[in-house]
Amino acid sequence: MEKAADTNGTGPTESAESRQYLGLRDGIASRISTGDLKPGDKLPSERQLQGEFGLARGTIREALFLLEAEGAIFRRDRSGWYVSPPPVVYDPTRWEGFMSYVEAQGRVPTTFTISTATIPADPLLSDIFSRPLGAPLHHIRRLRSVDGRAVLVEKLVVDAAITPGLLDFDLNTSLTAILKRNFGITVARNQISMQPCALTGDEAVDLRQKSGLPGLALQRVSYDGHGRVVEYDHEYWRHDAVQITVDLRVR
Amino acid sequence: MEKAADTNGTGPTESAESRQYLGLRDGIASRISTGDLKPGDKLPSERQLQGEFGLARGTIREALFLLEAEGAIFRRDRSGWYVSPPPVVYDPTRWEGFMSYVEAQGRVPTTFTISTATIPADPLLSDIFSRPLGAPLHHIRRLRSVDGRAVLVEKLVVDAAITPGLLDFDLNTSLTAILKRNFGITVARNQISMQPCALTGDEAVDLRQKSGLPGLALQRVSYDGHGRVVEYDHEYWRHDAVQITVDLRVR
DNA sequence: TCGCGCATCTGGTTCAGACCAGTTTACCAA
DNA sequence: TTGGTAAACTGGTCTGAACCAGATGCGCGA
Repeated sequence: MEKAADTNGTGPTESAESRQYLGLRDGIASRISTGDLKPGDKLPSERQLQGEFGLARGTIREALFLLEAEGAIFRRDRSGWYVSPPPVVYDPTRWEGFMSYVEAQGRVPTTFTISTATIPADPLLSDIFSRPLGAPLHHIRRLRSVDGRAVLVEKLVVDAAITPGLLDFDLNTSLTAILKRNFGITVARNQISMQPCALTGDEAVDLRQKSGLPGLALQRVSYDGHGRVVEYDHEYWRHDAVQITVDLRVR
Repeated sequence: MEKAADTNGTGPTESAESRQYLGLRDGIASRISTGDLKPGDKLPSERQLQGEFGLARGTIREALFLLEAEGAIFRRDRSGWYVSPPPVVYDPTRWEGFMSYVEAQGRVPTTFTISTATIPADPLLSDIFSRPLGAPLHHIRRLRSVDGRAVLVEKLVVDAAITPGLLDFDLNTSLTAILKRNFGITVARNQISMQPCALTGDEAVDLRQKSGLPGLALQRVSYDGHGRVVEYDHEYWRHDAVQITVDLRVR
């Protein structure tokens, strides 16, 4: 148990880690960077690592949590730890829809509609859409995956008055396309807000994440050419699944 | 130690938490939302909470980590846990500089210049700036705080050829203003990229965070009216300190 | 009054063991 | 071959104990 008895001779720049979990983190990270472990590969189980490195399971998990926070690995509940695939690049200004930009990056996108409903506008939504209280709004909840891995949950709200029968369409495809093709609605401006967050409750459940893991929350209000709100969108991304890139003019 | 023996009569929607740390999380969260604990207040120490709730310290810490991930509380190393102040709203398209937009939100911004240097361009920077390998570039590392709390570390790179003597100015003020006033340089376009990340190494040290805590990494390439790169910027934000908001036209 | 130093407090790290609850696998029966 | 079930496996939760190191505060000495 002689913790500090590792008479290390390694220099200060090398992995003479004072904390054991940092050393283990570096060990696994290098195995990933050398290609010894490839995206999608399963790591040895925590108990195997325990025997391999002679550390307590808590210390092993500390290292795994760190790698997870860095986006290097992810977990599937009670199945194991896996090496993360590279993130998807997402440019909110070039919004051609999830399906097309994921495909453009050589990945396989999937959409699953969790639920749909038409609900009277509450005060908040009434305000956002500039519609009377109780006006009908379509609510859509979808789960989107890349290469079979759930990466984001989105909650969409669309004004039912200008999109009658929207919920009868196949919502597992691009909503942008449906709005354009069937209702002649085009988005001209977006108001986007985002924050790093913790994924909890329903979002964590749908993404099959343990509650509390980091994520990225993004809200978008989409306007058409007349300045009318056509869509209000909440997205919850796995933190390791996305890289946001924006090209913009300064005002 | 009868774990599940908490003969709770609370309904399923209430805090009949199956996991103890979730119950504790809710307890502290509600103390914050009711105003019992206000931004800046110090929480009881982990060992005090231990006695108060009769849980192991590890379980207490699990709850604190969750609240931290949610941005509700933060820690000052070996000092204690504190209630987080509200985040700063940051619009990269309305870039008048850190100082002015933080002030506009009624907060007190501070800047501390950690280091400056003029360094020959490496291949990466040479490419970004379209300047020959080895061309002199000013490097500036600054720590920026809101209400006395460090919220971001930035690493700036500026082309030394068009900003001679830049490092002699007081860099604890707005760099945007210095570039404009003294060198006639204005930013016309930004290329911004950002990802949720884990704060590690120097960034964690400067922000007085434990390595591995979540953050937001943001890279910006700024162009002037002629499409010339004038500034390359890396920012590392505390995840709970910032809310990014962007208003943009779709292309 | 000022400043240094030590005792104390606080979070940081690590250990070892235990049981729980989904996942996965292997095997047996139909 | 197929279907189902039980065993084994894996991460999730929790306990309790110990020691480390930086932060803080109090008191003593100059």
